[in-house]
Amino acid sequence: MEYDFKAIEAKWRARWTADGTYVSQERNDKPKYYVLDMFPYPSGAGLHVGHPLGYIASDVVARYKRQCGFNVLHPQGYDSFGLPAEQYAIQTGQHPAVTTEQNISRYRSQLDLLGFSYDWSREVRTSSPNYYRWTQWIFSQLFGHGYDQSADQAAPISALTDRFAERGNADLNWAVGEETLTEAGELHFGEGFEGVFSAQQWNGLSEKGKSDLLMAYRMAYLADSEVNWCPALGTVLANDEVIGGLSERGGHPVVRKKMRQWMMRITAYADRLLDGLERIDWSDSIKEVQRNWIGRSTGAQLMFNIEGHQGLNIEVFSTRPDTLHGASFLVLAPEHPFVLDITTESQRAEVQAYQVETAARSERERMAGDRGVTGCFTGAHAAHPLTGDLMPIWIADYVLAGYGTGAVMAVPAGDQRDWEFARAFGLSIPPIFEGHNLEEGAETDKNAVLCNSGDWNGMTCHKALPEAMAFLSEAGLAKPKVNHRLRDAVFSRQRYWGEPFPVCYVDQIPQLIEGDHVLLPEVDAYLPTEEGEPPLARAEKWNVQQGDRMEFNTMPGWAGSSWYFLRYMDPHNENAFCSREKSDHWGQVDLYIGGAEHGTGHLLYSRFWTKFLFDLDLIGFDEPFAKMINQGMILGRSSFVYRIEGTQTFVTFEQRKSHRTQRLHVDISLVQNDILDLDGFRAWRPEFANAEFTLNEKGEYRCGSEVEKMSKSKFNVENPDDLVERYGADTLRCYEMFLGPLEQAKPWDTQGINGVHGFLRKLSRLYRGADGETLVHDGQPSPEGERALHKTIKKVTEDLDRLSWNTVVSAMMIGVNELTEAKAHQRALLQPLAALVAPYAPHMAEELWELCGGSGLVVDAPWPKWDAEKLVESETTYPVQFNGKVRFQFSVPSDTAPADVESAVLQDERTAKQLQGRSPKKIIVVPGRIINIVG
RNA sequence: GCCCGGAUGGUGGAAUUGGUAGACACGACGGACUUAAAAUCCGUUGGCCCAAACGGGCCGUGCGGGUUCAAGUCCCGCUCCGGGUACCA
Repeated sequence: MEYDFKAIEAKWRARWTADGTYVSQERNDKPKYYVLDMFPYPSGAGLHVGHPLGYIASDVVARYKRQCGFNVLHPQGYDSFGLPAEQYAIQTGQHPAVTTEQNISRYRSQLDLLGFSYDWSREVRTSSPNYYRWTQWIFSQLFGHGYDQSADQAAPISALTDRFAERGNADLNWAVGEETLTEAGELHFGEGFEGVFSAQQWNGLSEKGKSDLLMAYRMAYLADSEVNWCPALGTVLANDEVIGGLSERGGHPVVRKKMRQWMMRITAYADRLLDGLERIDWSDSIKEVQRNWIGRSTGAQLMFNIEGHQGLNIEVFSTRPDTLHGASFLVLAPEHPFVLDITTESQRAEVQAYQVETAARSERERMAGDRGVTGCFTGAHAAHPLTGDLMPIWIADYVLAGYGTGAVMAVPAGDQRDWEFARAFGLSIPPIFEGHNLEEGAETDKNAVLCNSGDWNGMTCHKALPEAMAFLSEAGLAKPKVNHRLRDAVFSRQRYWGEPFPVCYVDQIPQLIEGDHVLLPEVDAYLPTEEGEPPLARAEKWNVQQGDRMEFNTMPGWAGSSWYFLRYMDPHNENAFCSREKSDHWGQVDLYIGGAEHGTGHLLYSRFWTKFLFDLDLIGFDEPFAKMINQGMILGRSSFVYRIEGTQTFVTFEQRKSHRTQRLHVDISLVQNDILDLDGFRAWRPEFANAEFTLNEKGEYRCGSEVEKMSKSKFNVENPDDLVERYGADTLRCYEMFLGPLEQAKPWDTQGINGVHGFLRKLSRLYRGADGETLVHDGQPSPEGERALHKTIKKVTEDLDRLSWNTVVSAMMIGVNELTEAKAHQRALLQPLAALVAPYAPHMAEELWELCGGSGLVVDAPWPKWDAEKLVESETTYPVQFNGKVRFQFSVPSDTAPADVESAVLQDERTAKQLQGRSPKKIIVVPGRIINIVG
């Protein structure tokens, strides 16, 4: 066999393993390059062809950089804590660790088949005790720190307690929990303990009191807060795990519930997470997703006095104080604490009914339901801060309690929701924009010109906004305010298969367990206890430590994945999560490749933890991933058969419309080039055993097809193992890269794989004849052969540098076609060629390298360089355009000066023919490119 | 609604700074080899038109305008598709 890929691939994989080829070490004689894949969750289904796409791309880069002389770090591991293994455990009693182990070995064997250059000696698993002890350690650091906003970095809680003991909390500027702030922004730490407290007060607090107070400052803290509770999963979920009111995993309904949970104060980092985006090379769409998720908006906090309620003021957040003259009413969230205080007797019943109604509507119903405008008048009025006019105060569920102050000033002329609300309830809509028709809706363009707005009349909103801000601040009517949509993240899960917290409770006070490593205990069942405690409460002996109750919650899936890229740098360190020496050596991830679905989860949390560890001076960089590429999803191509209704007769695709047919998915393994294997189909399922077929003119049964998501139920899953078996790993690697731009979603179509396989065979035939005889010789290469090689080196190198994986394959194909044409069997050409194809087809490249007598392994072969002189052609052929249309080709010696090209082309008889006697008005010669004659 | 992408032959896609649109493949069609099939090799393949042929012309990158010697690429205005997100004040 001329290209025995099975033998070749097995041979070189064994060699790489035996030699430890891909084990990487810190070294200072070469620049480093860290290329990382998002590590997989090892699911029971194994890999389909979509999974390796990103892995192949990163492997190509890892190999390319290595040949270019970089010291490459290219590790892989498993995100092995998580829900599916636990759900499976609940159903079968199988310990999640066992399932996980099985899934990991399946993944590993599938990955190994593809010839990746991973350094497996650095493998990490988030569920391994050697790994999660450091996840726990980072948690304890988060617990032990808060955020000093003056220094704009994390600072130890001990600094805070020292300060409290000396001078209380005067002039303190630390990030503090929202639940600690009153409506007016005052601190409130419990009964009789508000605002500024003295050292004496602090020192007089009980241990429990101190612990509770400090929770308001810790980066990891316990709080009673509204959380997303998923009854079906029996656990809380973070905001990013809830999509449209349903759980991301499983699609179960999620409700709001008040619970005491561990939280992460990611909000302290909101601005730095936003600013950091400017310094990283990520796609605009992911950056935009993060910006929106953080949702920074700047505006003003305005105060409205409530008529007849001395000293009771409603704070309102507005990004548009320039439209203040148009404010005609206030709207509070139904849950706003003042609602019942201000509601008049006559409105009380109606208001309470509305509150009940709102509370009963789940988030999901609100989302799915009608967008009808609802609301209710409280009977109270507030005074307009500029005019003193009375403005009615309403409540409505379009105002959210959790954002801003939970109250808005309605400017119906300038906000569409306010406009609709005013329309629905007949409230006044003061006109404040010149030339705007209020019948049509609100004016939201900031270029609109204001009227009826006092000093701001005639200004555009753009101009009036800063004026309004300055005026209102000066007058003491408003203060500048920045709001974020970002909320602190829930960090507790009521599940078994996760990191246990290194925390126990002593007299209700949470204490870190230091010294002992808290291991995940064995339990008799993976369900909550009868008292509703999480599964860990079942672990007798474990559930009480040091005489006190353990924390029964576990950490969420994103805990382990927030820092795994650091552990690869120093995977076996027993004294630290990663030594500073190692993290300084490897630094940021230079290239991160993975799906775009983690925009608001993993990618935000790992940035947060990185910044935190940077603040603690434990690592030297505060963004984890310098450059990221998000690969697109590979879609499946489903095949269909058409059954005449009520029969077992199947008609071919061409005739499907001449009968009443049902379209049924058919397993794509039974279909080759849209033609169905009839016997295979009959044998596929018992109900098709007696199937009859109506064939087309060629006597074939043609199937229909459609591109859709790959899934088992659609029988369109392409398994990489089968393709490796049929074509070899090198073919699969090249083909996945050849499909199209990495970032684009694209359909999987196995038909094209033949072409790529053919390319590799053709490549092989340059080196070895049909009978296996070596064709490589030491003759002098022809100029054509040299030009073909150097052209290919140039194109491949440039395309790899701009990460254009797909065009590299085309370039290699063109190169091989041209070299074949030039009968290029000279060692001087074929040896660099083997080095050139090595990143894409590493197994074959080793074989060909060896055949050429290359020294060592091709993995370490220096990247070939192109020689510009070899590319120079003696003649340049210009396309000659007349008025922009190409009319003929014109060749001149390549060193002809543009002016000489011009005069030469004008003397050409074809030019005269085109001009038909006219004289050219203008001639443009773009050297080496094109000639355009205007005339 | 808002934000981010995208639209190029029968299909996947290429065209990197405005410079020959359709590279490279797939598929299809025709041919060679073969008892046959597979494999391999050769040729044709955006549409329309003129020509017996050699050749030649016109149109063409979602739609409509514009800038330019020259536009898939830049500008203005739309349409459709994909993804994200949502009563965020």
